[in-house]
This record gives sequence, C-alpha cells and structure tokens, in this order.
Amino acid sequence: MKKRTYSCGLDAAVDVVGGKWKALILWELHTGVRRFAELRRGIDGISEKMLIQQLREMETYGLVHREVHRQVPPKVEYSLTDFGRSLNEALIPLGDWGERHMSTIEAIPRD
Amino acid sequence: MKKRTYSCGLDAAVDVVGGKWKALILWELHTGVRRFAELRRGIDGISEKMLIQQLREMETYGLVHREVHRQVPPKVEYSLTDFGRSLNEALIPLGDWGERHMSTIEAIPRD
DNA sequence: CGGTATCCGCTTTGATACTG
DNA sequence: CAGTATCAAAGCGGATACCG
Repeated sequence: MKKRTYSCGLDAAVDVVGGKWKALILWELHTGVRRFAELRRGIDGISEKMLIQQLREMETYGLVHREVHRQVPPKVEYSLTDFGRSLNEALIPLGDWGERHMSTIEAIPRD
Repeated sequence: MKKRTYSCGLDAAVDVVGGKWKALILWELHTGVRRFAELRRGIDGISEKMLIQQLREMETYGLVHREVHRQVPPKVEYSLTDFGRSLNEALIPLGDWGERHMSTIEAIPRD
C-alpha cells in the first residue's frame, strides 16, 4: 500500500496483497476464524512482529476483522471480511498456477 | 524469487510475481511483442534500471523471451513465453478484482 | 537504442528482549 | 496469550553517469 493512484487493476491489487506475507495470511484465513497463535503456527517462518504488523495493515484495508475477547488468558480472533473473501477468491487461480508449477519454480536458479 | 521451498502454491506464485513491477510488465506484454523503449513508455514511472533488471529476472524464470536484432540502431524485442502467458492468465481475476475495487483501495488511509 | 555501473537512502524484515 | 519496543541487517528501488 504505497501508491495513491494506479495505472490498472492489477497494479492496485499487487499493491494491496504485495509483500512477503499478506497473501499467505489471507490464505490461512480462508478456512475460517483463527486465533493469533494459530496463525503463527500455520504460517511457516513468520515472526510475531511481522504477523501482527501485517494483520494490522490488513485490518485498516478492511480485509480482516479483529475480535478481542476480554478474558484471561487473552483471546483474539481474526477472520476475513467480505472484502477479504473477495480478494481471496481472486487469488485462487494464482494459487493454482503456483501449485501446478511449484517444482519448476523451485528449480529456477537463484543468482 | 527468494525462497527455495514453498508452503503452498500461492506462496510460490507470489514469490515469482512479487515486487513492484513484474505483474505490470507481464500485463504490458499480454498484447504481444514489445520493444524495450515501448515497455518503458507503457509502464508509468519505471526506470531503465528497474525495467531491465526485472526483465532479466523474468527471462531466467522462463516467463519472458528476449530477441536481439543485430542492427543499427539496436532493436530488442520482448515477448511472453507459454509459461509467462499461463501466469498472466492466472493473474486476470486479480486484475479484475483490483479494477472493481480501485476507488475503494485508493481511499484507504496510508500510515 | 538499449543497455551498464556505481552510489545511496528508505523501507522491509529479522533478532532479541520485555509486558499486560 | 497476544502482543510491544528497540536495534540492526538486508534488500529494493531511485539518481546519475557512462558505453557499444
């Protein structure tokens, strides 16, 4: 989310879902409501800092809903909004593409 | 293209198409063959350095074909491979999503 | 025309420690 | 459990200058 104007829809979408983690978080939430710790365990390699940072951004974008249950121990649940679900659906073909070509992609030499 | 293993297809796809420019370049190439200068003019705000850098990466990924015509003045044409075209197709729903929600996205407060 | 090379700042990400 | 704070490292991307 860096720009204020976009040259096309794909430009806008990449800006929203861009970065290392957002698409993964979106995907992890597609099955339903998830607690903070569940998300952390579900997304390999993400730190607490990055997870909360990305979730907060996605909350301001209106993609994610954050529900705090005031109790001890604390319980915070994250879920997709309708907007988030619509984005997730738009990502399905891309996910399928990645699935189909994953072995090819992994075989590409890096540097 | 930073990882060597992926947790899911979406993870892999985002790694390939991630960054500020690749999706845009892909999209610009969807109409057919393009010369270097055409691409530069077609993608608003990109520098020569970033364009060539991204094109080279996409070439090593096998998404883009680079054809050099040895003549004066030089002429280099870029086009999508079948692999690149398949990725582009997978990006269409995302582009449509962005198109539909562009005004909403632009209205999201930054910072 | 179609690049390369170098430098540099800003943002993103990671590591570690701490808290209500 | 669900964060916050701080610092440091890495990487992305821009500006400028130059070349075959």
